[in-house]
Amino acid sequence: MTGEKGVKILLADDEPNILQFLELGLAGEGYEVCTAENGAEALRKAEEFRPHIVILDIMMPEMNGFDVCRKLKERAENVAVIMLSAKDAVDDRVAGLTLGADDYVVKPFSFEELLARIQARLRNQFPNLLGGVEIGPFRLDERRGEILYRTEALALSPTEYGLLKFLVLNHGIVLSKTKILDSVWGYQFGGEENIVEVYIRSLRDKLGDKEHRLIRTLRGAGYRMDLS
Amino acid sequence: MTGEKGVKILLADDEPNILQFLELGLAGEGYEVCTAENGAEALRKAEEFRPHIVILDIMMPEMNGFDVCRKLKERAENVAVIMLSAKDAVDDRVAGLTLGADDYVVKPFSFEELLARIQARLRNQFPNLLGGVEIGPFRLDERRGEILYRTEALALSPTEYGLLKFLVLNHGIVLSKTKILDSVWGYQFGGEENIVEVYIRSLRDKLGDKEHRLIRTLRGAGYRMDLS
DNA sequence: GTTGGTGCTCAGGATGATTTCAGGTAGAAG
DNA sequence: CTTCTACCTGAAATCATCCTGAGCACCAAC
Repeated sequence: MTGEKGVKILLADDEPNILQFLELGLAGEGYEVCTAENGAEALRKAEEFRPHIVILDIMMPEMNGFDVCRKLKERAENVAVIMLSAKDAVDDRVAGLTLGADDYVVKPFSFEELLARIQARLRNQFPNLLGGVEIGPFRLDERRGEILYRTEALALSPTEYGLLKFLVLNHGIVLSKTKILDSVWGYQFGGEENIVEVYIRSLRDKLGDKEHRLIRTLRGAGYRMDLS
Repeated sequence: MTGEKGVKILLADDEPNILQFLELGLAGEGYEVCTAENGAEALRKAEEFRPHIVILDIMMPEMNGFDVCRKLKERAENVAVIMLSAKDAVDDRVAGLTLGADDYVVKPFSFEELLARIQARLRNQFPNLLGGVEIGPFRLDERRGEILYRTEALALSPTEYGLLKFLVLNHGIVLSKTKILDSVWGYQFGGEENIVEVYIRSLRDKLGDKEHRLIRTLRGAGYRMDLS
């Protein structure tokens, strides 16, 4: 599941098999999907569905993918178009047709590849639809593998990353060292609890939390992240 | 067939043989070609044809290639000029004449060489006319099987190509070595993960990414391609 | 055959992460 | 104030990961 809530994709292909396959796959990834079986229908549905991404087969009845693409682009709305071109089509013709699209995928393609292309398009044209959860002054971005603190990315080791993520997700809650060890290091960890103190210190350093106001020590009980 | 639809080339040469030879050749490559038999005609035709590339013989009646080039450049339109110079011309004179041109080819030349020069010009001055998809400073062209980095084509082995394509398409995302192996080498690959490190290194070399800022190492997590 | 390019492995060194430790500090209880 | 204890801290020691240069096997082109 890499798809994001709120991303709308319009699929247009005249082959019902492919259409259904892609629809199920993309919906399963969390995208909001709408389908059309020819170019004219695609245009009509795009009107009210307002998709972020349109995936167009080139060879379609009524209106081919290229014309649909051009019409979509004329509307000057921000929409990304990905073309599906058949491998056996004459090369130069396909080359001409795909001009104007934002990306194209040559059939046959793997579903993974289409997903990657969609992601790439989203990142280029709709960056705000992607990326992370905001919690107080933090932003957890699992996809990028980084945590921002006040818009700045923290340079964290894997353990630091895991610990900070755990603290932020459980902010306002007292977390005993035992609990932290179990959750971040795993219950099979054999070492001393002091390791938690060491890593808490490291985080406080990197967060500039000199007064221990962000990560509070509750003597005898554990630690608590306070996002005021 | 390497030419792209939509690229317009104006040919000017006073020798009908050469003119026809080049016209047929370039048209066969998919370019839109227009011809002129002297300098004045070339200028006139350029006016309405609006070529992307002008190929000028230097020695022509009415107006020589150098003057045509200067006039074309004065129009402040984006146009690439490639000069054709005769072999028997004195070298430094050729050098002087070709000043102002974007490139020149010495007669006799192979058609392949001219094609290569045209491609190079397109890459430099009209990158969007080339096929493929632009992602950050990269341009993926699957049809041609090449990846450009800042307008320059990279010389990549098949595996390097696959890896770079995967990284670029998934830029901004942490990619573990396992994930990379599965996607680029295939899940049935039996070897060591070190192979990923080796190929990452090779890519970093070819990209001039000495500081590892483009392809970032996230210790313990994987790699991430960072554009912008 | 020879050459050159590619894919992969290996071993060492470099770099960074993790853990331990020993001493210092500061709340809490009496 | 004293004492006890939990926590903090800096550095050292250990450990893991990653980088790198070299080398081998394979295949295709010449």
